[in-house]
Amino acid sequence: MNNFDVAKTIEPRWRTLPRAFYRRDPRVVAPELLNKVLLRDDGRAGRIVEVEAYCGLEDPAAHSYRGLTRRNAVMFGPGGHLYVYFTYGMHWCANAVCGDVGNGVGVLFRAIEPIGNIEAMRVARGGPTRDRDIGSGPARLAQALGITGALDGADLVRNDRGVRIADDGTPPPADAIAGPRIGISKAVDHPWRWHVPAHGHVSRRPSRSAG
DNA sequence: GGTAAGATCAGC
DNA sequence: CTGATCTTACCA
Repeated sequence: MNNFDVAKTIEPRWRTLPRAFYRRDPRVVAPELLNKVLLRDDGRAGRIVEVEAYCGLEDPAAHSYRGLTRRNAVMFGPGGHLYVYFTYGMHWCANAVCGDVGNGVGVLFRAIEPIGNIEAMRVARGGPTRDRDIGSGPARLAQALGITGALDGADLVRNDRGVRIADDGTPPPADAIAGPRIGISKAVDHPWRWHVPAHGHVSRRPSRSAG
């Protein structure tokens, strides 16, 4: 059985996360998203192994910090939708919007472990790539899953655009690692990044202090 | 209208 | 470590 078959066979049993899951503080939702499955309707699927919380008006590193704009509008909507943004002139990245209308909070997907239709993801990534390079980074996983601005605002609960998040029965790790977020220049000290311990598919190894 | 920075990645 | 590449947001 190849990976595509795995997704086709098991997917129907997976339970799509309900709206209530998202309507909470992103610092609560983020660690609970670990080991959940982010998937497309073509069978492409990845287990979420690394996430970061962004906390709206109280978080200088969040896109929503300075209030509603055209780009971050989806973040200020109700939880359970996908917020997709374009950055560095070439990369798409995706978040699960959390909280309630007006909060502007969400969780950035930083790494997935490919588990379904892996060959389609490899192709989407542009050629021969090691499995660990398919989804180990926010822009990499978005490219692997075919997530672009066309999916900004997609409803992860209703699955209105072929993207959703499901629970396949794997619980979140009891010993998730928390630490500072990556690639930001403000609010760098908040430990709002979580990942599955000792997992080969996280975007970076935990940084050792220089000293 | 001009510009600096950006929730990144691939290749040296 | 650095270049790529362009949108966004902010200032004037």
